[in-house]
Amino acid sequence: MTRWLDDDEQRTWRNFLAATQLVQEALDRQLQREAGMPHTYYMILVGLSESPGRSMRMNELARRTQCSQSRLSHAVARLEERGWVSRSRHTADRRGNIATLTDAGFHALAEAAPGHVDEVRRSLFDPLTPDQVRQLDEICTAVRKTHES
Amino acid sequence: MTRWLDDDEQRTWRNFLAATQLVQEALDRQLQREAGMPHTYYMILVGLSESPGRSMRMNELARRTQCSQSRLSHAVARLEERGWVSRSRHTADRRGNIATLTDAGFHALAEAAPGHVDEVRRSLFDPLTPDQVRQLDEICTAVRKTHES
DNA sequence: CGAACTCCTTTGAACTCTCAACTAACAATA
DNA sequence: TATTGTTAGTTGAGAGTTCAAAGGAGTTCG
Repeated sequence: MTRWLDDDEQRTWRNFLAATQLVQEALDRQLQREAGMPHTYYMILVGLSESPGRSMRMNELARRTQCSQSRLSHAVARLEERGWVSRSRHTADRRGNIATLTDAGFHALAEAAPGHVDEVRRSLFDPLTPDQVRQLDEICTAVRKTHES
Repeated sequence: MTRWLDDDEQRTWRNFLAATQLVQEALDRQLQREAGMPHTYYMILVGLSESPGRSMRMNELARRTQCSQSRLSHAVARLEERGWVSRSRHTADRRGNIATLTDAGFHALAEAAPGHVDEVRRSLFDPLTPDQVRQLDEICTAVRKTHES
């Protein structure tokens, strides 16, 4: 038997959808407008930039950026076309592909970062009190936990 | 000058992205799998079903479901192909188009609803305490407020 | 009235995402 | 070594989204 949402839950749910969508869209729009890339690409570049050697296996990169293998594969193909990422075979396990951030890619990321961070603040942190930020963190942690199994 | 995110903010931000994405994906997957429609379509059907006469102007429908006019237009075109929605011209203001939920559309929505609500509970409400649900509601309200201007 | 402006909606192109199918490489087993 | 199974990654097709452009309808104001 389905337990329907009561009025409060209904409201919260729609509030949640609206708010998260607003944030996502604001982010995507800002990056697209000022850096010419979607948020997915940005996260991929960030992932690589934080890895030793600015390189990572596709596998691991997909996990970190939590996008599907397929999505990552398509995205990295595009990033390669732009000269922001290069791919090479893993020597030991030859199934593996390794993505590496190029200098041009690093530069593009550095260019994009300030505007992006500003937008993150405007969209999410500025509207919230420090307490709320803490609460949000815990809420998201709890949600993630149940999803990971 | 860009004020960068400190470690806590960084963590919260990534937590937020991960959690919201998980919820969105779980939702979309469930609806696609069990009802053969993306979440956007579901929201459109819900919007219409709650309106008097099961009808609404495209304009208003876009606002309620917070999707762009273009997106809505494309989506309603598809929904019309499936026979779930029909379109007609507004008589007074002939710029306006009115979307109406058909019986078949209402039926499809009724079929989809229970599984969807179950997924909403599993994805978002079950992991949270009642306090956290309240907090989340307030957080989302605050975020929405700054975005609406 | 007519010009200019705004509003409502659709359209097409370019792009991204998802899903399922597929190749290739490693691993385990007999 | 052959068989089967698992893991890594790519690919193509189909579907949804975005953006900019366009068209038709109302509105304003000289």
